[in-house]
Amino acid sequence: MRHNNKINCIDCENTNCFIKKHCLDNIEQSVRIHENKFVNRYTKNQLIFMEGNFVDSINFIQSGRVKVFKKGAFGKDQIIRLISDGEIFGHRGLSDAEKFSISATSITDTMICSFDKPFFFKLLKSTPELTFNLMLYFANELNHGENKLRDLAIFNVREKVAKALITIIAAYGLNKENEINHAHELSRQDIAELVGLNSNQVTKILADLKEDNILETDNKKIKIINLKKLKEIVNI
Amino acid sequence: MRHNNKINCIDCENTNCFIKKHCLDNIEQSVRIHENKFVNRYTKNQLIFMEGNFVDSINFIQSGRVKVFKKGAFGKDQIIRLISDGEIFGHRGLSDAEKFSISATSITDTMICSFDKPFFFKLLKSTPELTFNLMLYFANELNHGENKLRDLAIFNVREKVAKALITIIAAYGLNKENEINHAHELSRQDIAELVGLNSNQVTKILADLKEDNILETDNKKIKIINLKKLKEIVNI
DNA sequence: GAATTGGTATGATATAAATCATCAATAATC
DNA sequence: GATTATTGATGATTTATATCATACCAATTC
Repeated sequence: MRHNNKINCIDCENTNCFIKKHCLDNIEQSVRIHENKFVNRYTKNQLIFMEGNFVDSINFIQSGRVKVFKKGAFGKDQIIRLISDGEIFGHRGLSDAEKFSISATSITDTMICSFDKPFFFKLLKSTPELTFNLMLYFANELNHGENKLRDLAIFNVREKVAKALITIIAAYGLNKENEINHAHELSRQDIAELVGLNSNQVTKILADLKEDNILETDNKKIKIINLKKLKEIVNI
Repeated sequence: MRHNNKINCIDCENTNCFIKKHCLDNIEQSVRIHENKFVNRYTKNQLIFMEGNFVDSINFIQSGRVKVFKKGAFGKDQIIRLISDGEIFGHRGLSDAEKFSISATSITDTMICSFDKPFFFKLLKSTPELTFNLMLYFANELNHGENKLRDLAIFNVREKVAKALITIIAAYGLNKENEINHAHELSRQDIAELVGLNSNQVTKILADLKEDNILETDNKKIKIINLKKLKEIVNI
């Protein structure tokens, strides 16, 4: 992690970003944002912050991919979100929590824009549009979270694996060859941690799905043959 | 469900309510709020709204208790929240969702204050303080949701039952006899649906916990003997 | 290119969970 | 107060899941 030449938000190509969308109306504020922005670069698999750390920042992905996860008992982690360009994270720290309740690591090479909490609060107070849209965004995230909760409570192992694959596809898409995990960043263990399984179970179900001509595996590579059938497993 | 004599928010005793806390600063707005407020009374076990219904309102509990749940496959529902006085629900509908992704029913006799969505949006726009605090509230709810997700993914049946009981206690407390309040309104099935089990499993674990002197059961009544030990099961 | 490492694949086994059948207790209805 | 539903309790059985042991494969290091 090291400081880097900062891109000004105005020049940033990331149109998905909350700051870009809602905070650059007046010049004065744009300047203050640039002054208060920290930009850090992370290489693959670096820890960005850890559960228990003092909440000192709100973060946005300028480019790259990040996994947000929680530590559970017996080293059984749970991946909460897979996110990419423009998405905000660490925002649970906006509530009265003093410490991060989650950890975050980079999956690929990643650039993160951060603001310290007091500045971000000032920004929220002076930009109702930002606050409003953040509120809507959170309402939507709550929706997703509740769907996930129900799914985890009800799904069997096969359905959970299908769900995990679909989650990855929703977050990062498929490449031209219909493969997920393009750069082979996500292990069986990661897939397992998305849905509360262990890597062994994932491997076995992947073999079953291969048998059923739903996908093909070649080491870490997973090629989707029949996305429709995969989705049918989880009823979508 | 029938319309009722409306209490004016200013006279309402519910200090926990978002509207009460953030929206009554100016007289003009107070009047508009009162004019646009619908108050409905529900008796025990009535459906307030159902998953799939068109989102037409944002709701607050004036008094009473409500369970918010999602329908899953094979009639296996999942209880998302147990809430009471002052709490907001149906707010996932604030996002672009057109239809409720959850159902809500009254657990006890309950009074619900509602605003239609367009009015509530206007209220949010004209009251940044409300929007801001709602945003923080949602951030906090996201935290809770993620904890629950991890717990469901990792806990075994015994731990899940303990978790369910603690959830009920956190929501509705214990009475003087250390009994789970309103336990007679929550069935084994409800306890099961809090943590993705079936009623049979709950019954069995309750018998175990009785054996371990952690609680006593007498039909629907559940009396907590050793709360500390109960919490230890889920590591809190 | 042999050796090490980290992840993946797979069958056997042990354990946990879900289901089923039955009975008992309570609440609701007439 | 007898009858009928409903819900809770419990043991037996089936099924699903988690764990273990081992082998395999590919990438990396020496």
